[in-house]
Amino acid sequence: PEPAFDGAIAAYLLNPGRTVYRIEDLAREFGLPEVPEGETPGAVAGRAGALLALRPALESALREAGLWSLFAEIEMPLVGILARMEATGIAVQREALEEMGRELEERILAVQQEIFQRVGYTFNLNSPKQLADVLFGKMGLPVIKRTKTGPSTDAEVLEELALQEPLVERILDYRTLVKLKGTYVDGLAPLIEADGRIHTTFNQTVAATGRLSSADPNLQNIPIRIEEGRRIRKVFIPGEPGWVLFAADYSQIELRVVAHFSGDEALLDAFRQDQDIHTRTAAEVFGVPMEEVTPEMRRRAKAVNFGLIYGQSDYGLARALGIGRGEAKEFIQRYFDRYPGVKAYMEQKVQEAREKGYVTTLLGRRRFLPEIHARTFAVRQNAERAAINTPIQGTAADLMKKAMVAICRRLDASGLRARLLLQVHDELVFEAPPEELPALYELVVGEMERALTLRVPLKVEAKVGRNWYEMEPYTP
DNA sequence: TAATTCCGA
DNA sequence: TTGCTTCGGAATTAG
Ligand SMILES: [Mg+2]
Repeated sequence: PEPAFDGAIAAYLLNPGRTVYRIEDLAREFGLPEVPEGETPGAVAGRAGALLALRPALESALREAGLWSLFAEIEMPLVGILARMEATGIAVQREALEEMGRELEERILAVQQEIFQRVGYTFNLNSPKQLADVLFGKMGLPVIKRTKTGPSTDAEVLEELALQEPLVERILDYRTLVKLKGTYVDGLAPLIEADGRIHTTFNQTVAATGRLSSADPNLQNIPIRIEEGRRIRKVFIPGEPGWVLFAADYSQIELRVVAHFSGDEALLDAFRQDQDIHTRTAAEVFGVPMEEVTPEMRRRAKAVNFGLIYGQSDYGLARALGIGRGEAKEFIQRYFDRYPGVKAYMEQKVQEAREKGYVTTLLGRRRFLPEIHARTFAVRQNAERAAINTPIQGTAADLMKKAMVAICRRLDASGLRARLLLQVHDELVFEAPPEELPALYELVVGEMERALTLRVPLKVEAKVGRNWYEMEPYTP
């Protein structure tokens, strides 16, 4: 059952940066008579009536802003899809999760012991302030950077300190273990419902760029980069005997969007040839054939590629790569020499934000950036980066949402039993009977790759596994 | 509630 | 001159 009109979704599209969605506030904004607050029957009925009155106002505003088709053809159909994903949930092996919790607890106690022993007394290791007192007071280590309130003890700082004080390595271990246990074991366990599954909430009106977000629990930030954390994924399993998990994710979606928007010849060429984009960038920037690109050259090129998506400055790149500002400036210079279309794109987006007050995505989603005119340098720069990043991140969101609607429509009509469980920005996760995999692959990968036609091909990679940890590449 | 820290795309 | 990478959610401390 698909709702036809959701006032919150409409208000979100008209201004995705808004934080208030109360009918009282919307009514005021759209010039309706004052609406009662409170929970008396009269007040509740008054708000229901106001919502009805808001509908034509919101619809007109959407049409005038060119947002109607995005609303009616993507966001509204998505409401029901997300509702079903939430209701379906994802199965979790409670026993395995609890076992991981016990192991982590043991290791945490051991590491904590070791740290207290070396320091000579106990303290609250979870308190950055107390930790700072130990590191920079008692142990006399150098302060690397400061927060608003005192010396920073974040991972970047600790990694530097670890070079001269081995104990700091244990503190980093402690942080990792506590994070895993607290957020991903103790955090998830109580959210397993009676059906053995975890049912997240997908927010459709939170992210200013058009992305979804996931909360209670957030299933879009389950660890993957570090092996220890990645093991958490073992507890996420198919919910039916013999079934498997199937995942499909866009490859380099944001850089492909940059290629499309900028029309930059070198970037277009790289994706049309399906080259490794970071290796190609390294070859361009360092002036060597792709075969001669070293891992270090590729690493730097990758940092430049990601930095560009975020509108990073030479200052920021220098810091990210641990090189001098001059050298970073040279990198960026050489990058823009090789990708002049990209530079033009970035300048154009900032200019557009200044002139119109907002930037847009491929499907017309808009984000207002009033701070583009701020007098304060840092505030204005932040808005300029958002002007560069939002069309990129938001267009990727457009693509994924459009694909989800198409996929679910076809899946419903297909008679397949496979179920969509999660969306993780550029990835969709399903559970399915293994015999459906060939059909599911064609359906999902096909719809994702053809969601929109860009000036470069869209590439989707599929994986299958008996849990979310053991995902292996899949081709039918 | 603010601040710090850290997990993901 | 300035400042230093986007978008999120969650746990914890401290007031
Ligand atoms: Mg990917």
